[in-house]
Amino acid sequence: MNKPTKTPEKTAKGERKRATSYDVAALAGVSQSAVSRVFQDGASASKAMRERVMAAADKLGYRPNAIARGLITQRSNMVAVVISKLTNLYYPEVLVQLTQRFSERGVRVLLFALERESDTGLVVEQMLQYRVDGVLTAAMFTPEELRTIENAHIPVVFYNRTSKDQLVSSVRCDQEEGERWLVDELVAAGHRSFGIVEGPADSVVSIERKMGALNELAEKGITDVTTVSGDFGYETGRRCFAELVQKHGSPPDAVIAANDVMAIGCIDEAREVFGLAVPGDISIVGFDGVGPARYAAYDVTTVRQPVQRMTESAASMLLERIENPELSPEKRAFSGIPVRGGSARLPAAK
Amino acid sequence: MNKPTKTPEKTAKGERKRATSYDVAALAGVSQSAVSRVFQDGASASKAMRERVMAAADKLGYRPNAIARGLITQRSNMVAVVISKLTNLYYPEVLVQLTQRFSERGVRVLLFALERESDTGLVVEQMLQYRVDGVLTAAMFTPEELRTIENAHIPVVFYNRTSKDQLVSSVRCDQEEGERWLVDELVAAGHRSFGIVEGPADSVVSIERKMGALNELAEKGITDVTTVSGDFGYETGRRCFAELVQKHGSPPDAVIAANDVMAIGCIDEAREVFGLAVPGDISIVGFDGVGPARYAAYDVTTVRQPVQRMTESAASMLLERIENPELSPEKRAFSGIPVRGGSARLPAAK
DNA sequence: GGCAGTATTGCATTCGGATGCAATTTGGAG
DNA sequence: CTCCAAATTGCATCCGAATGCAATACTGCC
Repeated sequence: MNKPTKTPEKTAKGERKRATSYDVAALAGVSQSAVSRVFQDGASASKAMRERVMAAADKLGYRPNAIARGLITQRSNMVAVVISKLTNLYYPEVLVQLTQRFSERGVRVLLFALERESDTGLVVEQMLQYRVDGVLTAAMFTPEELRTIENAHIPVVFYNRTSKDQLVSSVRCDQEEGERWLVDELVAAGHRSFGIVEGPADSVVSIERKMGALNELAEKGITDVTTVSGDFGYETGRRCFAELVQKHGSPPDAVIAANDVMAIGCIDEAREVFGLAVPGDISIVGFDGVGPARYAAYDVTTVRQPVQRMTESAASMLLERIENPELSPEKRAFSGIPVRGGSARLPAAK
Repeated sequence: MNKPTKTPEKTAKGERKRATSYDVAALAGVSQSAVSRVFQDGASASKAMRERVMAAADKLGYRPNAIARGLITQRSNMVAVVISKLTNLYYPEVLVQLTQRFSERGVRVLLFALERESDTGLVVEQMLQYRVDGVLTAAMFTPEELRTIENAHIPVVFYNRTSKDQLVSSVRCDQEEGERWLVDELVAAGHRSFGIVEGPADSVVSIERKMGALNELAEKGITDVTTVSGDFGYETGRRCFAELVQKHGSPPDAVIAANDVMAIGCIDEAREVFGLAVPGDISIVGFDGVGPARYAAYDVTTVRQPVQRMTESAASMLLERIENPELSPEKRAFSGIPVRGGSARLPAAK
């Protein structure tokens, strides 16, 4: 039996329990349902009721318990956002923007950060236990994990990755297209030998970028291509450049790094250790368009991801699918924005 | 009346509801409490029981509902992490590390991102509604907000900010100490006129850094100090440098920027626009020790925050207080790590 | 003033799992 | 083979808010 007439009880230690809707109801002399209704949007409650309840509520410092509400409504109003820890300066921005988009729409973000893109297992378990309403992920799930999530009828939106053989929604920047542009420009400016610095093997983004570049190079009939791999970080960018020169026998005409940070590493290594002028002796390009790429000392030629539009789009897509689960998957690809920086010799822009 | 004997029901559309502990119990032919116990750590259940339940559980794809559990245990196993959106490259790292620390200990992170450090109001309301077990914040709360949180008996740990007149726990890097070191070194190397580039007015960190520098300069008897203010971003770093030169009439001997990113902005502006050699003509220092500060083109003299230890410490501190609410507040201050980069003329290290 | 129609309000139940207590089983010692 | 303590298991109840339905209170209109 409930004891709704008791005022918020105090334990022996004098600390009071958080007020519940029953406490408020008792103080206001109304029913618990009335309190519940006052704290909802479209519920019917008279003005008088509203006032009495609100008065009692702030006297007690009452606020609805989102946990209890979630239990009965079957909606947690939380989405899982999954990121991986990359040394990538680009994700933080994405994360903050996403969180703000969701907040604006009354949805909370439960954050999961992976050490590597490949350890998704535990995370899936947790997401499901917390009954998140949706998942926005910047890491790839295995087909099995994906199936598990879908069995639970939780909509998923992939950020900057997608799956050709699976019906999933995704928002991405067209990595291949971006790389093709970079390659075209470099080739048009007369570069003939290329170095490619790829990212971690488990990064889908890195793979797409590499393939984009390689395919376009092949189509242009360029075969002098050397590849080395790093981890998206500055230090490996430097190491990779040295490795590249060694592997190729001499510095190539141009280096295509899988992201801006590694491109910056390459530029530093080229200048400091090899005494090369950038872009005089060698052209170096990146991808992402992160903050440091704009620093005057580097001014990296790159492809900028339209982060604002992408996050906006990803958040809406997920929220739409939460509202309407029948909605079929949709893949949106945004073109990157070419940035003709000073780190590469390019043909004059038309 | 419950209907524990029904198998997971299907709606007309054929989609099944998520399995509950009752479903599992029914399938395994045991009681719901038994299922509950099998999915707990220290609960007593025989081996036979465990097996039967587990078998039924995976057949149904059952996983405990953390929301329901939270309701009865009065523990959400979630903490709120509050960050503000600064153009500061340093926070992302902090965020990822914190999230990992908490995850390791079975605690989920509910993320709140503020547009500016000062709009904390809404966020407090949300945290309380979700009944988070603790709050870790890299933004300042008003005394009233703080009181609200404490009335709810939710432990709070401040990250890189604290309050002298309030009993709160905090983990911080000693900003003042760091600035004093920077000033001492610069003065020892003969710099006599200073420019200070501070951050946003609502950033506690910025204020502490500025005061640290000003106090030490005053103690050293240096009065030629010009101050301008930015927003922690690269662009304003550049603008601030120009402004500084204009305000001072000529470039000062040294510039102390409130963070590395602005220091980098200053370096670029000094070199590109004013044709100054860094550190030949002018010394420029920052704070934080973020990634780009290490880039060869800048090699910023700075004070690095021991992020790893700080996040580790902050997470433990909060978790301890969640376990044991009686624990009194504690303030931990970590010394920054001096980084003698090439962006400033310094006395030879002893 | 009376009545139909609408807006409020309360009642009782529900969401899914945890837990104190009592009943039952198991294990071990003698 | 007994008997007692310890380990298992089930029962009943609780956590806090939402909601369908029925009861009641207003509203406007004639």
